[in-house]
Amino acid sequence: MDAKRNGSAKRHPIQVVARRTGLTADVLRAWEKRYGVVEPSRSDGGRRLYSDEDVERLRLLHRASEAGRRIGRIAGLSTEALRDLVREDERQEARAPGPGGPAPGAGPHLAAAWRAMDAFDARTLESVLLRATLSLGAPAFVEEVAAPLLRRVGDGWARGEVHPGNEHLASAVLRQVLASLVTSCAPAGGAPTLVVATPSGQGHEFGALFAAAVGAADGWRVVYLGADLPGDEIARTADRTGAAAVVLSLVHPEADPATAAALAELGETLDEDTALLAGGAAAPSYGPALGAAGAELVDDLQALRVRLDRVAAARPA
Amino acid sequence: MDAKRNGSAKRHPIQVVARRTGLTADVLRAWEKRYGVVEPSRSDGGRRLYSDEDVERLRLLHRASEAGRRIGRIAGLSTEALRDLVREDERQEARAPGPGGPAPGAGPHLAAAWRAMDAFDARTLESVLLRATLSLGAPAFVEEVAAPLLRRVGDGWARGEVHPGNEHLASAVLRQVLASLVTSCAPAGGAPTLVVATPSGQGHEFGALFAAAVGAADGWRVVYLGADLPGDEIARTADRTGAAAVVLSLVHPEADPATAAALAELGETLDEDTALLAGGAAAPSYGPALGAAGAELVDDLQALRVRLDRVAAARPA
DNA sequence: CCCTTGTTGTCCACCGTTTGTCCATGTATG
DNA sequence: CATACATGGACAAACGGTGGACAACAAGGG
Repeated sequence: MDAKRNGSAKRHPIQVVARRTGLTADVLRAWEKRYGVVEPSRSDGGRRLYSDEDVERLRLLHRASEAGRRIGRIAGLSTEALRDLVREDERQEARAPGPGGPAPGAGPHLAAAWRAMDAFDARTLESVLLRATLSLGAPAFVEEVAAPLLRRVGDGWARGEVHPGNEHLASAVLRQVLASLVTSCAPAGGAPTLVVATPSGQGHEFGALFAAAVGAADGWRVVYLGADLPGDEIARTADRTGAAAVVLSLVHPEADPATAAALAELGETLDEDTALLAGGAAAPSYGPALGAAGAELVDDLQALRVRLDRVAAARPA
Repeated sequence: MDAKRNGSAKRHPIQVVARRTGLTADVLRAWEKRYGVVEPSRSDGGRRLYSDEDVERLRLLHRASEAGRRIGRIAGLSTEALRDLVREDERQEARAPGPGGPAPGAGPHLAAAWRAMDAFDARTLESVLLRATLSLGAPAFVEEVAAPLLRRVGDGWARGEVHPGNEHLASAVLRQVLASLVTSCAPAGGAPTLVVATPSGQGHEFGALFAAAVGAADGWRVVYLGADLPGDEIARTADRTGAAAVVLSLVHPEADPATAAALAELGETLDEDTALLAGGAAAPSYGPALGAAGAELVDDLQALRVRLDRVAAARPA
């Protein structure tokens, strides 16, 4: 255990620290000046540079302050003591009745869906999923209900706990709900177009459906092509629809030659103005092919939304 | 626009790189000159030709810079280090606003709705609102879009900035969207029933609609009665539907005798097992009448949800 | 209970540095 | 010739640092 790290100790500018801690840059400076809460080093032009430890400490201070502690009283505490304090405070708060209750709560929806699936009750499952979309919104539904449900189905199936029948039922209903999400979203006039597909060799469709649902909720006109499409077909569709972006989902076969070929083809035929984004568990295994095609890797749906937002903002009208 | 991606010759002109990275050609040159961020090879005539690796590196630099890093400080990092840095920044940042919360952002929806209202475009307004519900979920939609929209309409109308026609348009469309939210929520079997209404003398309907939408999204079977109902009528409906809770919205006339009478009547005729909740701007002015009727005051929709949740949890099945 | 006092988040003005953008000019490309 | 690009320089906007003011609020004293 070394108290100090070598030159690789990360030093963050104030803006990054502000975003990571949720504090304002103003507050960061005020706390430092008034209570000496941290002592960031300075660089060249006298700008603050915070270490990871500083960020951790500031985060704790923020949480403690939000729990009602006065910053002047806790500023002198050691980081260890702070950690204990925050833990204690949050335990108390969880126990309290909590008028400021959080309560977004995807848990009940997931549990209900799970029960309906076990009971082989397609109608109830569909109604549960529909209510979940209404309650949480499409993006949260996808991330907090659809994806976990699918994962649990997969795990259960691998372990023999879920019968193929149940698995098919859940898949079919989920697919239908996601598709209805995509189509029921009336596209606003002048909305940019997004083409979603899975290239040849990639049979798993759900990643693409997730992306399509999220894109539709964020205001895109979504053209959903489904799974296992040759590259030039995707490119042609993008061309004809004037798509601003193409999203590919790569999940199951890693480093598959057919998929790589489709990617190459897509890269050659796709218009250069069209942004090309790729995600999914298998996406990293196609790194070089994606790079050559001019595609950008997105780690998860959240990152996809950010990227799409930027693409939409970049186009004039 | 006919230019296609050239996968075989791996060198891209500056304009293509600009599009793919989201950076300006000017910025590309500036970064190269000032910080030596990449070293593209040159064509015979001296034009820059970037490789795929250059594009990748520039993308990472762009993302890091958008995360709050100063370009001058990260320009010297290796591409590997950059990748780590970007990944960490984006992960940490997503955590900042809330525990797992992806920072939805109702602003754009509100702005779009405002524009559609100004333009007198009912169709667009409806589509905007529907997309907002899909994107945010019903509860967040009500609190972050519907309520602010209504408030701004009211303010603008009072100040003469909004014409009565626009105001009516917005009200009608919003009412319709909220009503469709309530009805389109398929009630699960065994879901508890919630009766929502406005007692006699209370003409403002939107508070009740908000409550109905939120209740429906949270899994209640909602019976929406609308505005201006005598107390015994509300009680009778609750009785016949076996309602577990009744929600009243009191907004406009404060301390109105007719309303007070309706509340007294309701208190006398309503089953004791049925929870009675009341909210709205005018609710405090009916404090004594509500107390006598056995009603509980809820300050806002969030409090209403918490309270309803408790009622639902209290009943066996 | 009210009133005074200390605390704390926010905002402002002023200044130097960093950084994005723009312009003028010249040159290659088609 | 029109377009796209390179180069160098200029410039403005954004950002960060400092010091200080201010309003909202909580705490403590009478």
